[in-house]
Amino acid sequence: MTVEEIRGGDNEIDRFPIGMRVLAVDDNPTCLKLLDGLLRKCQYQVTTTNQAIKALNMLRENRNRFDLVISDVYMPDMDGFKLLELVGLEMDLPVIMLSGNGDRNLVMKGITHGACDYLVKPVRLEEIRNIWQHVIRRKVESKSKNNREKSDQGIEGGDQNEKLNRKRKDEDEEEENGNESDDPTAKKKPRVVWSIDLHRKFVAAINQLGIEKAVPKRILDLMNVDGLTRENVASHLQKYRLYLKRISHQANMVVAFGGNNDASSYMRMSPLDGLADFRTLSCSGRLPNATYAPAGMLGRLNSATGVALHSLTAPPLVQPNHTQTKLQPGPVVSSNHQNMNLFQGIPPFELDQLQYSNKPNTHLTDYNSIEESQIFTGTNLADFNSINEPRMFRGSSTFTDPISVLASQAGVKLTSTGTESLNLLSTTSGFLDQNGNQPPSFPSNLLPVGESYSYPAAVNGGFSSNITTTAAVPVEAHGGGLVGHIVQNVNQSLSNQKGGPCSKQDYSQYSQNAFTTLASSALADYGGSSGPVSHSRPNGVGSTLVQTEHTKLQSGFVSSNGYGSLDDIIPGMLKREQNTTMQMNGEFGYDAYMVPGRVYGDESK
DNA sequence: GGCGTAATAT
DNA sequence: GATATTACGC
Repeated sequence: MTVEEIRGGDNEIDRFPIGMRVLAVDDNPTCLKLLDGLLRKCQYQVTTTNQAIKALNMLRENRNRFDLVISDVYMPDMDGFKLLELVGLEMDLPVIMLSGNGDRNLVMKGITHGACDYLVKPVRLEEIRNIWQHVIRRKVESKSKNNREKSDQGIEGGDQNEKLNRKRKDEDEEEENGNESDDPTAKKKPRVVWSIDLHRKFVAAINQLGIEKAVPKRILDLMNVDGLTRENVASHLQKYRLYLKRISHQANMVVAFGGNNDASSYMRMSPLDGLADFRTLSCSGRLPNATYAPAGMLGRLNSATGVALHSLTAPPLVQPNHTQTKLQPGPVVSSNHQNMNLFQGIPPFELDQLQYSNKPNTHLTDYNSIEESQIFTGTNLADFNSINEPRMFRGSSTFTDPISVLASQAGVKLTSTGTESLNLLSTTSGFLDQNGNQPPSFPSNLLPVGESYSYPAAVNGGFSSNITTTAAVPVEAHGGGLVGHIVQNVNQSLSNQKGGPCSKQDYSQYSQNAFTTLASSALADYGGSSGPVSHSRPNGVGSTLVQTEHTKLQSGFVSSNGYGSLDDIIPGMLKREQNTTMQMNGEFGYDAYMVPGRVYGDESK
């Protein structure tokens, strides 16, 4: 690594870390001032903001503007860990977390969520003096990672396909013993493993193209992955669309039958049976939620979020240099430490719930069979089809987020009485004012690589007052952005396509009210109940987690996951459907919007 | 040829 | 059972 690489050839590199560009984020003006002072003492070039969202916007405006981010953990507008997550996801900047709470578990969570350091207030000058090393370290790691990727070649081989290869090898051996006429098999095209990276590229390509223009060939071109064929992409796209369809459907289901302010109505619901199988949906199976999705809604969505929605087609920030990428055959996980980087798109799990697994990665494309250990080791990570699997994020959602705040504000009881909760509660009004009256503009670069339909950004989409017809305002303000975004995305994607009456129009119909659904359900999750609601679980999973996760609400973390997107958030939401665990937020940060409980009247199945 | 869908193979 | 691949009609 050359010095130029550290700072992109900046002349001041010689004096590094002097002049290192630090973005300091803390809602507490006093703390911020102190921090600013310390940073300046170290001759860093400091930019401060008391709002995480502002920080995020600054970072998104120019990802090269800062070398390092140092952020408080608890902030009213956006949890510091959500910021951490997004930064890690979108710009790969080192982030140092700051907190007055030096509890071991919190520190652990901070680090496992991608923070390169966790400083306990009051921060000492000596600590600040050394933070520059994280910048260097990040650069080095980034570079070595790139080198590894470049050295990996081919569509086959590596740990990802280890099972597959082994199986084939075994088969070959058997065939040698008996059947010899199996050349065709040997030549057979290897199955593509949709690894996380691959899937990210895929979604990034879709984001870049705009989902309505995202056809296999174009996606393939953008992905620029050796060995990948248009057919592969088409297949994946097919699955992806089914996934979009499903999530929008599920969201609407909830809206249709629970989309009102009566939170108790949710509580009466029995658990969803899980899968909304679109493949069995008939054209005539119109969903009774149409009244919640007036024709004008989409228009309002559009007008209210013009900028935001453009992000669907706007070039992703991180996208591509278009360097040639090869399908990754190599092991995805090499060390726990690297997990943080390699799987920044993957929900990190609390250590106490992690089962560090050393088993080799098999396929990286299966959300369906995700388990904690698998997630952390990069096993099975990208399947949209089975997003309802309750085990998917089981036991991983322990963080508070703005929704928690709002839920609290809405009179919902959280089980936690920790200081974090108190802090959150004490700051809600400011948050509401901000979002209710003057929503920040929606960053056009909302959707960078890695499918970052990140919720916090979406929060600011300005949807809030226009969309919701049923949910209480506070939650709307939050849920609207994200889900509206998703909905819009899905709608755009599917309503513009040709094809049979069944095949495409379903999407928009199902997706219209996703936002409302989620928003409402957030309330529902908490309304009138201070404890977990006990639903039966179709899959018998997760009930034991309820208490645990409730207890952990006070932790004040927002999950860090790499995807922070449709792909990430929605699965979490859907999971909650089945889990009926009343978490306010989950591994995917904002997956707590889904109503737990069966949606009655789902006659489409 | 490319797309989307459905059938088929794994 | 779920996924990727393949077939097929548009």
